[in-house]
Amino acid sequence: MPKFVDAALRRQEVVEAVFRIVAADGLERASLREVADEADLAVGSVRHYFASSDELLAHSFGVVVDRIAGRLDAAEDRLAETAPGTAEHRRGVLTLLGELLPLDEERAVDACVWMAFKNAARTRPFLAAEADRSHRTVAAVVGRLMMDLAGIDAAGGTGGPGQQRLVTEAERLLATLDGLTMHALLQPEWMTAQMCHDVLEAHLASLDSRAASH
Amino acid sequence: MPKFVDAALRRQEVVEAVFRIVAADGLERASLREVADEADLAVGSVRHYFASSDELLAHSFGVVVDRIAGRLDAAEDRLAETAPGTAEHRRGVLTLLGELLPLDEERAVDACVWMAFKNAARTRPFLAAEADRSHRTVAAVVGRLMMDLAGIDAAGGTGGPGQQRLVTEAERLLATLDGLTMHALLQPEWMTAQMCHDVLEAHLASLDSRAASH
DNA sequence: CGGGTCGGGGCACATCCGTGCTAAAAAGGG
DNA sequence: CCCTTTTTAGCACGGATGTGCCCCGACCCG
Repeated sequence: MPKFVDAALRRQEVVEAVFRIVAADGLERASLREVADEADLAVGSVRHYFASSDELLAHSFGVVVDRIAGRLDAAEDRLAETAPGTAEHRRGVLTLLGELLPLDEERAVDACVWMAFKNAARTRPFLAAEADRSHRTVAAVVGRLMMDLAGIDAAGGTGGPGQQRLVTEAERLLATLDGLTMHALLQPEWMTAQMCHDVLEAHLASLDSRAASH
Repeated sequence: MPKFVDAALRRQEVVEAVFRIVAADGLERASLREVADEADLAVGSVRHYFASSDELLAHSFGVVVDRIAGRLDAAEDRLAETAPGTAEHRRGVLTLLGELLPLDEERAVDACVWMAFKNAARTRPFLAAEADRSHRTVAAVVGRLMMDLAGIDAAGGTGGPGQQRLVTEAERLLATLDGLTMHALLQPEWMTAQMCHDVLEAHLASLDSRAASH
């Protein structure tokens, strides 16, 4: 039997090289040669772990989705341990949604890579499956959060129209988050971390006051 | 004297070829050869009107920004002729903001090309100037609209904190719009034109109720 | 202590890209 | 009619990319 290395670990190293390149210079520089250089490997070696360029990119997309989903799940678990309506709960909601925003270096890289892949998926069919999974995952988290928040002021399931309103509000929150992420990445001079926080708080406050007046 | 053609018109034809390619297959297919083919020209001919590939792309970016800005200005003018608070005014606001969303074929192409260039500007310095102009233009329109809406319920300038709140709300509206556009382009199955409309109406309603309760 | 298998590297080819440069065609004024 | 200037077209070169294919060193098991 020959020499054995941890294939999963090597793949992860290559994927992280992809992340660094995409975050710094975009997907168009994530070629096999550039990735191999960044990972201190030869092109042939990278191709030993990923059959093709497409598989490397698709797998990288999957990893970043899993990373974000993992952070969201952890924040969701912590949120579930707080009592609704308390200041702690409100802070938990901010933390949960903040996991999607580029508020520190790690989340900035993730958000950047995530955005790049989501946009590329529009024109590259081999990324479409991961893009769908990504969207479904995040939409589910936001949907659960909206139901949670709605449960505070109007416990007991409201009928069809109320359900429709909830879906609309979930999509609105999702759109605001993605737009915020986009602005923070593309116009960092205008959209600072502080502004992200302010906008997010304003949105949550708006949800509260609207629900109260209804 | 030699043969004369309308250079501006030829340039416009080439730019529209760029739009078709970017909308269909993204910026990565907008090479000189592909654009020349799409415009039924030779590469050398395209290069006669645009000194380089960079200039072609930067100019195309500028054209799409101008087109969107023109539609916004027109909608803003029409809005100014309506009385604040009326249903007509509210419809005008929806129309104005709707100019940014991919609600029909023309706006979908514009939004798509616009997004593609904005994202590319993050890593391609020669697009940065247009991206800045684009952002400033749209932010100014949304800012004026927010001041207009704020003037309805709280006429007379409020001081510093009120100004700060207004900026935050403007950024929030802007983020929601861009996120909506993004979702409509990337996940058209979930984010339909109807859903765009519902979310936009919900956001405006939220602005009203929040302002009223303040 | 050999041999077979895997990790890792690299060559070569076809393809695409932007661009410098050259050349033909077109057309209106002298 | 011809000449000048614009328009249009095309060639060729250097560079980058994905991929098929081959090679060699390293290692562990029999």
